[in-house]
Amino acid sequence: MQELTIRQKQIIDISINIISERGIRNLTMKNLSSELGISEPAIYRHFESKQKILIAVLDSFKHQNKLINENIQNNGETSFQNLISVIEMIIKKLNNNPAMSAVIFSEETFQNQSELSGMVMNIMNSTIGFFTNIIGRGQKDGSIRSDIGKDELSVIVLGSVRHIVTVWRLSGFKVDLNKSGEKLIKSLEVMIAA
Amino acid sequence: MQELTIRQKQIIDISINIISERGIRNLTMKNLSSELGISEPAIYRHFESKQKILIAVLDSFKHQNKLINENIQNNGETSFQNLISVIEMIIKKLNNNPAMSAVIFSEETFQNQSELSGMVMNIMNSTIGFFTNIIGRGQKDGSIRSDIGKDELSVIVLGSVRHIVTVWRLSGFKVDLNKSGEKLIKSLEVMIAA
DNA sequence: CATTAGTTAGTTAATATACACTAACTTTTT
DNA sequence: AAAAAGTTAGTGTATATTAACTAACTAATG
Repeated sequence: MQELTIRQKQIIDISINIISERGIRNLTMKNLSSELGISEPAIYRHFESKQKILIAVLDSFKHQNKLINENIQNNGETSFQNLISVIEMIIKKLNNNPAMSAVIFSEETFQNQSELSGMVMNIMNSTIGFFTNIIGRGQKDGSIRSDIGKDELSVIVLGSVRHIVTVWRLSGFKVDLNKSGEKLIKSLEVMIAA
Repeated sequence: MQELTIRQKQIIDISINIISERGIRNLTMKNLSSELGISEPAIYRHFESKQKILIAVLDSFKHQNKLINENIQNNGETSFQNLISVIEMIIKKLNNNPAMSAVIFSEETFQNQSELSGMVMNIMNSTIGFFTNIIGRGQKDGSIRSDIGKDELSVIVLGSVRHIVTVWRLSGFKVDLNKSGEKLIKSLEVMIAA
């Protein structure tokens, strides 16, 4: 990650805003320029293409993900509690950043741009890998049930989290994600504990 | 559902094909016409707009859904077995019809076209309502665990199914959906049984 | 210190391409 | 002969991007 200029950061921020509020389809150079208050071509002084802007957006998400993953591992909980904290944190993060769900959970968007869809896959994979690791540890230390494989448990956990996030997104972010998140976490706790 | 002409059915079929193989973004009048072997304007002899074509596609999915739902309810299994059958059937159906996942799981696509996004929501809601019903019955007849609400169980079941379908779709339909479906079903069986 | 050269960030106008859709005419079917 | 289903040639709109130019600031040089 190179250092970004103020203007570049601003472009990324506004892009994320547009994606959150109006969807990735409306992230056009025209809309971007009008919200920035500069002309379309001026944007090209800061990013060489629209694709590079999207890459920068994904990079920022990736970076956020990384920070969370690092944060989590170092705070002396059991792996079971650890897992719950991670889920809570992910929901919190998405709640504060709707664009992230809009970008990462709408895969269709990037179907032809292999670099972009590769990045999305990458973020998804690192997330599920992260889940699988925690669950594996929990199975070893006896805090998470072992009669179901860690991969399947990861699918179930991540899948249901993704699902409530999607419903939230489809509702135009009107549904209370924190509330449905809490309910889900309670249920998952019961189902996953050893 | 009005009666459709042969040509209209063909247009719907080819649309579904294009969506499956190249994504909904590539469902353009140009691509459609070239695969149909007729000119673009000729298509307008059969559908008054592209939107009407998409509506017809969604209608066909809705119809398929309905057929499955009806089929399922009448075959003297316990509700638990019933649920498993439904999941199996959904995975089978999607496996044979990738376009359905491409359309139904890419809600973003229709965000501005309220009629279309309404139809997608409708299909999703009827699916989850269907799950919730079966699970509710299972909790009454004692074949499904009752310590977790039926709504939460539905979210977990549907969410994890959606998740493996998404991974399958992101892989370009290369991952073996039947296989990951089987694994998931086995795990869900263990977790959901009373 | 003043001039020269270069950089940065912006402008307006234009370009190429893709899209859904239409008008007017022709062929095919009944 | 009339209706249905097709054609070619075009429209208007949107999109990302480029071209040509400018104002304001910064660094280098005589």
